[in-house]
Parts: sequence; structure tokens; C-alpha cells
Amino acid sequence: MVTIADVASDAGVSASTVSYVLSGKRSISPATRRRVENSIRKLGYHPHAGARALAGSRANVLTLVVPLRADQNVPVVMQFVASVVTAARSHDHDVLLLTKDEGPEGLRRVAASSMTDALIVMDIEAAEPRVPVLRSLRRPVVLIGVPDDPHELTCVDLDFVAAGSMCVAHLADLGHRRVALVGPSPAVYARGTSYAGRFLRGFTATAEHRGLTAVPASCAPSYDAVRACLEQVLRDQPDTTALVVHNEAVLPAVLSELQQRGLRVPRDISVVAVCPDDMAANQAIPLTSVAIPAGELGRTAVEMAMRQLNGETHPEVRLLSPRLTPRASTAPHTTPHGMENREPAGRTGRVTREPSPRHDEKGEGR
Amino acid sequence: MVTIADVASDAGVSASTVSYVLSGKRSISPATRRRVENSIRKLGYHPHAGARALAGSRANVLTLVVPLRADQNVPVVMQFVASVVTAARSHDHDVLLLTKDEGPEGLRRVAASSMTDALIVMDIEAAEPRVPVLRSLRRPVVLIGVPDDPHELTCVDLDFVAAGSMCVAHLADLGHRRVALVGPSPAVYARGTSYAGRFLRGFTATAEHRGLTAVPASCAPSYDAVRACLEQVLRDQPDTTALVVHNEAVLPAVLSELQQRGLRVPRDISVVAVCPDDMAANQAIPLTSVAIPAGELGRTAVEMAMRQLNGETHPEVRLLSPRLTPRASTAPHTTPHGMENREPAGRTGRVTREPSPRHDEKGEGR
DNA sequence: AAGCAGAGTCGAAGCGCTTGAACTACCGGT
DNA sequence: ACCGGTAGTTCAAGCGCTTCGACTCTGCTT
Repeated sequence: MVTIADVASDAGVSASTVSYVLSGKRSISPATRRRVENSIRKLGYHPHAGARALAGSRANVLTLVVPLRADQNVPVVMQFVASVVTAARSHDHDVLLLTKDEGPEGLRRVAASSMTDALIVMDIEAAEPRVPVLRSLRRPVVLIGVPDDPHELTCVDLDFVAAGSMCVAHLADLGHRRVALVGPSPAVYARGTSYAGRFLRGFTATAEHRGLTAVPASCAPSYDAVRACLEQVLRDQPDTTALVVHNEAVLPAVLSELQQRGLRVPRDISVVAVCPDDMAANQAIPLTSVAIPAGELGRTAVEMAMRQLNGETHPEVRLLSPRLTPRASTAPHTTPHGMENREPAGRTGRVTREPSPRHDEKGEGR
Repeated sequence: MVTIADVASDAGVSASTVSYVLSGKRSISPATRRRVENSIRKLGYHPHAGARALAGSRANVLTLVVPLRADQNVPVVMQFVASVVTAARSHDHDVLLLTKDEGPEGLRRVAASSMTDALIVMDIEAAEPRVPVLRSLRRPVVLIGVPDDPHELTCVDLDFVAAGSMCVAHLADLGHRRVALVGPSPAVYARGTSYAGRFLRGFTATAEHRGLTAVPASCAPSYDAVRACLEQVLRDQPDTTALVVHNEAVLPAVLSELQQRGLRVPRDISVVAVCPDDMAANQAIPLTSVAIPAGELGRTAVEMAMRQLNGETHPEVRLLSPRLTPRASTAPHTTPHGMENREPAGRTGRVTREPSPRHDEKGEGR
């Protein structure tokens, strides 16, 4: 193994000089720097991570805690992981992957053994059981999601209340009067996953405010569950003219099932999805959607963690504003029999595919 | 921070005794062991990972290198990750996540800095550019996938040649004469990803052997690509009666597009998928499929790495036998106009849903 | 001419752990 | 009574790195 001493003697300097060249914490003459850098390259030197962590009390590792359940939105999780790893590397950190299953004890272990400098935790529940441990860790922590009491903790997430609201508002603007929500799996609600409740809140509040009837439903990630869910919604509320799907896992199944039942999108029923843009765009009918900016969230989480490591910031809750992109799956609603609706309003014919590339409701508040 | 010295003095023993209690490398009297363990619990001691790695030259970390491209089978990758992390933890190892983007240099860095004891590498190409580095690492390496020259390296994968073969055999048994393959993205073939070529080889060879016409196609992960792909296949070869889909990303899109074109599965066209079982079972029509046993592959990879760490084994290429589960998407083919086919054979009416829970073609050769 | 600041370099003291060698009891065999 | 062996424990030497304090030059200021 090539050590710092090898480099030092090859370059004709002391080990500490090599260290300073590497860290830049003291000034080094250009000539020395060049010699050292050459030796490093020549010998293929890579500092021993353990030794470095021991002496410097910095592991240059960041821990990402992910949910690995099947009822989770897998591709979205993957996007998070990808963006976190990439962002971390750009700050010269590596990523240790922990599963949610490890629970609070796993977090304590990883932090106490000094394997990691900071933690990023996904899949936050309202009454998140890991919060107390997280607070006690004495290490920067960023939650992706917002627990009931985020006191002292840094959080970042999409503003799901606004997202729910935005979906309803879009449909209300198109004249729809009765809207159903195909929400996340009952299991997700059951464990109080933070985003699910927040979205539902925005959805319901805006429906009430705009005078729409909102029918919330929940759908486990299986085709049968989708079938049952739609069956119930469409039987109980036959005049439902729009669907908001906040459940990536069943999105294709919902569309397939609608088609199966002879409902054409958007002619018979409008659909708004909450999912990553590429997923929305790649369905049989490009879907109007509120984007889940997994990449941006992941990157932001890493930035926030790094800033905390450098002592540059204090705990903060950051909510990214949602963005709705109209595509081909939503259309104005006109009453079949001229019943109880206000105005057919902006009825300007069939909506075209991908009318505008993007439609910002708000700036994203960096 | 609680150190081994704190524990030692609390328990009234020397630091080395504590170390030996932890590692079990020397005999310790029951009384001492108990005292030490109590102190450890009482003080909440966790060994410093860096110090341990430095002194013991074992990091207890295993590196997993994953592809993070969008054209990849995301849920499958996620299943791998999950099973690797879980298996690693059961061996008291943590998992460092590296992206394929880091290339050979990333591997070298991680290994040279002693952050990791062993590596597991996914998404192996036929002429895998990382192979030389991997061989030079002096650390256990397990490839998930098989490069052209696996010499000196440990590999584990599904036997994709057999899988391709099995799909065709199943359809041939049902009397189909012309079978199309919806394969992975052209990009996947372009970079020579090992499993894609191997599957195709099995597919083609068996088709030839059984006297079927095999039409291979490739399909990028977008709805438009699916549409174009099916359009071409069905236009050029209108008498295609079966489809093998070896591309999880577009599976729902393929089914949706078939429906769109008025083709009923399995009445008008049979479909065999190559994907995880849960995915196959959760489509509008449960799909006959060859399972991709991501969980088992991941676990096996970890076991193999651990065994190598303990010096218990030598390089080896292990191929798991595929398993085909007939579900509702394949049915016997009968000629519309009594044309050029041999025998309508085992025509026993419509195949029922999930006829048998599983149908082992072969043992899985542990 | 003396003094001083700053740039550039080095020496040495750890960081917390593992491990080979050495030590201490205590056992049974002779 | 002595020796050898073994189980249980301790000592001390690192593992490879960072960092504080000290040292040596220059090049200025006064």
C-alpha cells in the first residue's frame, strides 16, 4: 500500500507537507506542490480513508436512509438515490446506504462509529419515530419529508399541500365538479407518511374552497386493488369526471383499467398524475401532471447537509413549489345534460398534446 | 465520544480485553465478558470504524456499483440494491453505493483508500472496461452479469441463454410459429450489456432449433418507441402470434399498446415477459413470465463476496437456472386458415389464470 | 541595524483500535 | 517440589493520517 510517507520521501518533503498539499490548509510553494503532486500521481497514492477519519474526524461519507418496501414508489426512490450519490460525489463524499428497516438503532450505530459525517433520511412519517435519535446524533441531518415536529431539524420536500391544491384547481378551472383521488397505498396512510396526508389536505381544502366534490380513495400496489378502487369510485360516484392519481406504482394500471372500462381519457374522464415528468410523458396518453422533482430534492438535501457541515446554516424547512404541466389527459368538462354546473367556461375545444412545454405556477424559491 | 478505553476502565480491564471480547479472537472468562458487555451497553459504546479499519485492515464495508441510467430496468435494480444491503447487514457489513458513472477510476479510488473490503458490480458489459481494474484490485469482487472473459473473476447471474430458450420453447409447445422479441433498449445492446446478448442468443437458437421464425426487435424506454416497435413488427410480420418482452421498463406500455390496437391477450397474441414475478402478476392480465430473481442474485453475490473474504473460495461463474411461470397471457395457437403449421397439438381450450403456482424447469443449482 | 511579519516547511503528538508477545495464575503429571 | 501447559489477561507497538507549534528564511519597516 502506498502511504503518505512514500509520497513524502519520493517528493523529498515531510509527510505533513504532503498532507497540506492535499488539504490546502497551509500555503505551499508552487515548486513543492508540483513535486508532491507528481509523486502522488506517479505512485498512485490514495489516502487511507480510515486513517483520515481517525486523525481528522471527517469520514467524507454521507449516509442515505432509504425505504425499501414494495408499496413505495420505486422509480422515485431510485431517482433520489441517483441524485444524492451524484451530488455527494461532487462534494467529494461517498454514500453509505442504510435501509429504513435498520430503524433508530441503525442510525445510532452509523453515527456513533463515525462512519458518516451527515445523514439524509427519506420516507418521513408524521410522527416519525426516528426523530429523537436524529436530534441526538450531533451530526447534520436532512429529512426528505416533513414530520409533525421538525423543530431543530432540516427538512426539504415538495410542497405537497400546494400540489394537492394545484391538481384540484386545474380541474376546477376546466369545469370539473366531482373529482376522485387515487391516493397512495392504505399502508402508506396507515403509517402516517407525511407527504400522503399533506397532499390529501391540499386536495380536500381546495375542493371545498372551489365547491367541488372530492372523493378520496386509496389504492394498494396491485392490479386487483386498482380494479376494486376504480370500481368503487365509479359505482358510488358515477358522475366523477376527473381523477387525480397520486400513486406512481399504479399509474399504468389505472390507465389500463380505465380503458378496459371503456372510459376514454380525456374525453370521458380527465386524469392528473403526481409523478416524475418523464413518467407522465411516457404513457399512452401524455398525462397532465404535477412533477415530483426527485433530482432537485436529492441535490438540495445534499447541499443542505454540506452547508451544515461547514457550519454555514441552521435548521430550516424548505418546501419546493410544485409545478403543473398540462398535457393531453385533461380537458374541459361540459355537462352531458346541462345540470348543476356553473359555467362551461374556457371551453376552447380539445386540448392539444403538450400545449405548453411547462407552466410555472410560482417560482421555485431557491 | 466513548472509546474502548472508557469501556475498559469502566469494566476494570484493559483495552485489549475489550477488543477481544468484541472480536472473540481469544478466550475470555465468562465473568469478564459479562462485565465488559455491561459496560458497553451502559456507555453506549460503538467502535470507531476508521480506527478499526486502520488497525485491523478491515472496513466492514462492501461496495455496490449500480447503473443509474434511465434506460435501465429501475425496479429490478432497486430489488438488487435492497437484497444486497440486507444481506450485507446480516454479515455485519455496511454498503457503500457507487454509480457506474464513476468508472474504473472510482473503483480504484474506493479500493485503494481501503474504504471497502469487497465489491459487487452490476450492469456488466460483454467487453467490460472495468474488468482489468477489478482484477488488479486485490480485493474480492463479484460481478452480477458475465463479461466475455470472466477469467479470475467471480460472477453470478441468471442463465439468460436458458431464459431466452425457455420463453421460445414455451411458445413453441403452444403451437406458435412466429415469435417476436421486444428486447432492451438499443442503447443496452449498443454497449454490449451482457444479459441482453445472452438472452437473444438463447431466443434465436431455440427458435431455429424448433423451427420457429424469430423476429428480434429492440425498444427504447418511451411510449413512442413502443408504438413504433410494435407497429413495425406487426406490419412486417402480420402473422406474429406471440411476443416475448425482455424489457421491464416498457412492459405496461406494450400491453397498453396491444390493447390500443385491438389485439387481445392471449386470444390474438400471447405474451411472455422476462421480469420479476410480482411485476408479471400485477398487470391487467397476469403474465406468463420468466422470473428475474433479483433478490436471490443479490443475496448470492454477497455470500460469494463474504466467502472470498474468508478465503473460502475461488473465482467461479454461477448461473441460476431460470424458472417460467405460466399465467394467463399465453394460450395455444390455432391457425386461422389452416395454413402452414404442423399440429394444433395440445389445444385444450383457454388457459386458466395462474394454472399452477410455479413450474420448475430445472433445479436452481445452488 | 535591529526587529518583525509572513510564507514555507518540518517534527512529533496523538486519533482509537488490533494484535503479537509477554506475563500470571493455576492445573495436572511426574 | 518442580516443570510444562493452558486459559485469561495485559503491554506496547504500530496502523496512516492531521494538525499544532516551532523553526528557518526572506523582505520589510522603523
